[in-house]
Amino acid sequence: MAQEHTNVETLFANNMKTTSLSTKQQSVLQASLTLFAQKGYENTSTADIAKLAHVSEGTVFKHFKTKDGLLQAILQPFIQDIFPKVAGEFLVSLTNNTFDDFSSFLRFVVHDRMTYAMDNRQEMKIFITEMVKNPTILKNLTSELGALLQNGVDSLFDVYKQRGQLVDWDAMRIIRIVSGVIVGYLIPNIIMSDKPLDVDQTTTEVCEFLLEGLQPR
Amino acid sequence: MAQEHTNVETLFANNMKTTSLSTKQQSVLQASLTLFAQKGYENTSTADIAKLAHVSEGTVFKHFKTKDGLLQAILQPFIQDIFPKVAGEFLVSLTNNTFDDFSSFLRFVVHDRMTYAMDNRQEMKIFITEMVKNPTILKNLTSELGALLQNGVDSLFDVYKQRGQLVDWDAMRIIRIVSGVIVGYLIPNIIMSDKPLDVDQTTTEVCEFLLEGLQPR
Amino acid sequence: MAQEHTNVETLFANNMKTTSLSTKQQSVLQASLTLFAQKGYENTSTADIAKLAHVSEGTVFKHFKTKDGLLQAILQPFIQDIFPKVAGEFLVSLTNNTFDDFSSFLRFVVHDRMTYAMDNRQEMKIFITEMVKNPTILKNLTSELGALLQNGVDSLFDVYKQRGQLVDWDAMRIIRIVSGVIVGYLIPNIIMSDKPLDVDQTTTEVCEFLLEGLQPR
Amino acid sequence: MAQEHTNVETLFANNMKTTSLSTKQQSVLQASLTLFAQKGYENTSTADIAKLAHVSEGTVFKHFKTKDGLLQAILQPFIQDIFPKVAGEFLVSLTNNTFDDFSSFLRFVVHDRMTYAMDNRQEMKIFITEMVKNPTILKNLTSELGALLQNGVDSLFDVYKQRGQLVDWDAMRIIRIVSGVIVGYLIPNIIMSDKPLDVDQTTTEVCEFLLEGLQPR
DNA sequence: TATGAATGAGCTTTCATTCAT
DNA sequence: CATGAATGAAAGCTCATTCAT
Repeated sequence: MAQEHTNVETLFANNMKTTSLSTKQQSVLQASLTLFAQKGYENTSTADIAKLAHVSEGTVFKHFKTKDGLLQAILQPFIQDIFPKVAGEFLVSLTNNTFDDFSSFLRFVVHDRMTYAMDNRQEMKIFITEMVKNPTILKNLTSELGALLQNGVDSLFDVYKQRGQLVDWDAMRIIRIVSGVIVGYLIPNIIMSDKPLDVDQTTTEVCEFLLEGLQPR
Repeated sequence: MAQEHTNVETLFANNMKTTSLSTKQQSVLQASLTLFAQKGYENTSTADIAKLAHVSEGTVFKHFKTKDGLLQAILQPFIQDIFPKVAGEFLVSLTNNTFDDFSSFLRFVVHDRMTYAMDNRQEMKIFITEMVKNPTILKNLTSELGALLQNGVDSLFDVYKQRGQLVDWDAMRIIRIVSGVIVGYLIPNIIMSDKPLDVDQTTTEVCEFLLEGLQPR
Repeated sequence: MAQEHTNVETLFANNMKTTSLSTKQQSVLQASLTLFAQKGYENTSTADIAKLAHVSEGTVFKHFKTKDGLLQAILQPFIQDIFPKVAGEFLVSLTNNTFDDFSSFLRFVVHDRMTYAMDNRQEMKIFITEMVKNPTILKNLTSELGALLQNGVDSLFDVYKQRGQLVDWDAMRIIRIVSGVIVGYLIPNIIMSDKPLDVDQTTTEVCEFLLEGLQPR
Repeated sequence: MAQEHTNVETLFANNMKTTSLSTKQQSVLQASLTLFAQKGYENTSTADIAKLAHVSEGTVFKHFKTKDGLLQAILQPFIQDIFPKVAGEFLVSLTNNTFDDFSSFLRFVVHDRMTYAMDNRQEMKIFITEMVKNPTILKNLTSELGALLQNGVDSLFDVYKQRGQLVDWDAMRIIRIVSGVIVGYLIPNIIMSDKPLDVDQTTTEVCEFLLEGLQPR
């Protein structure tokens, strides 16, 4: 089962071409991404960004207007475009691929999301930090993502529920548990970004446990 | 089964008396706690703290020397005293109370830790934010807490394993799963601190799932 | 005997052009020079400098980074460039001009150095103050200047010693005495900068005495 | 010829007893003396003084009112009491001791003043620094000391002038030259206070030169 | 008399942002 | 479009001085 996970960086590149960002502006965005992830938003000065992007201080503001505009330029595609798009893509690939049983389905889901998170560590770190600081983002995301998932996932789950491979719980409760366990495993790894994490092994470990709890007796 | 959970605020108050902090200094600490949790460390100015504490700017620095000193004064007892102490206390109360079965044991653990976290939301929020910014804290804490737990918990788990109520996995794996699920449930609640969370109901929900996965068939 | 003494202010101007300091930055430097000389380094605030230079507070730090950087920008050319350059120039003009006798030679030396000092009072005053505060400067300068002079002066003195116009003492001893007397005359005048000092008359007075002590009987 | 030079520290102690300074206040004064000499007046905080004196911050101000009061308490006896007193004492000891010739007289003077300066390095260093910063002190001192010396010294010099051992110059000119040479030798040693200076040898060296210039041919 | 917590004005420095070139 | 000098508000911090105990 070939799985083409979506890298945010690639989508970024596309986005940049779409909005026709000049080379300099692209390097400004890239520098911001690096520094925000490394030192945090508040501890990064626009002068730092200019230096790393090999660009004048004025150029930093030419396109993105303010420092916050720069942050939004990084976060917004995450929230408005990429996240839902990825989620949609994900759902599509989910519905297209017919899994033999819930076990295969779960393995795919866990492995895919973990790979996605590990591939976009930098952005994720900024995202998490900003979420902690500004919970509104989380709220919006939760509701937006929730609505998107609820519609698509319900029917997906029903298949396995009918086959007796999945416990008959509310779809959101199942999602919360699965994502909770995944998040519990991932967060330390995203934050302490030196450690690499073996996605395959972790997937096996996580699934073994989840299956126990999610399969009806 | 009476359960006296430990509130960090209470320990703070004791700490303050021990180090004999003046009334004004206590209100400085309290103001810092509030503002750091509300707006984050970097977005809180020492002038803000002084104003909220009804104190002059100089007073903020008289005792705590630097703004970072203020942060440390909030975090350090968390890391060096309270966390291990709480963990120790927790283990003692665990060994003293004899639980009828693993189910009761798990309910107690989950309920107790959730209550603790919800009672100390403010400090927790600051703690989480700083952990994201400075992962070294997380590393230290993980190893320190890990060592502490490994010693005491192994024997505790053995009882239930022998009775056939607990799956025969590595103790650390069990802990990681349990805390992972708890964290997964809690973090959104701590961050979006307006929402209250029904500890009793959440405990039931979490335990129901965990027991499925952790009890051998 | 034409004597072209070197004015530090002129060299400053050249330096400024070399490092292409903007007009505003030049006035910052000029204001610092004036105020440091007038009120001393510690008693001059960067706000004072900004006000006198008709410049914003930020501009003071844009180029010179710190207040100490400003001091160094004033002192460094003195130590690293101008002093040795002047000393070198001085030696060259000394060897080029053939003096009829030791008396003429001494008159030239005393007059030239006194004029130089009086022309650069402001810088000298800052220099002296900083030297008192930080003796390391003096040590470095002494050794650096000492090495420079020893080499060149020995041969110059030999001429007059052979003619029987100069006492056969160690060159450094002679220099220490001559400069000691000059310094003894000058320091009060540099410090109390309102008093003008008649260089010609003082030269006569100083030389009359020095000649008595330095000519063999 | 026994020579009892006057140590400022001794006079300080007497002064303290006279004005009945408490033990704590004495240590405050001593700490100020040490720190002002070491780091300069502006770079010494009253908290530093309190710490070194093992005294509370309030105590520093109890007697001396302001930080400047502390400086004056150190400098004033130098200017108003000790300097003139020492000068007077010096003149008395000069008139009491009958010297065989001008050479002996000069040796005594040079040796005595050099010893005095070296024995009171700390106070001298503060004195010099403050003089550079605030030239008024120098002006006052010069005139005060000038008047004092002129009266007493004229007659002293006359003796040697009549004997043909001293050139017939204005007394002030002779004093300026002698003190100029002494100062030229001493200042580097006072500022770079680690170097000890051999008073005896320096006296010989200085006198040898001065005698050449000051004895009539 | 001695203490030391409290004060608040003032200091140096940073930084997002603007604008003439 | 890009530049970088200039800006000025605001930050963290220091320190001489006061005053209730």
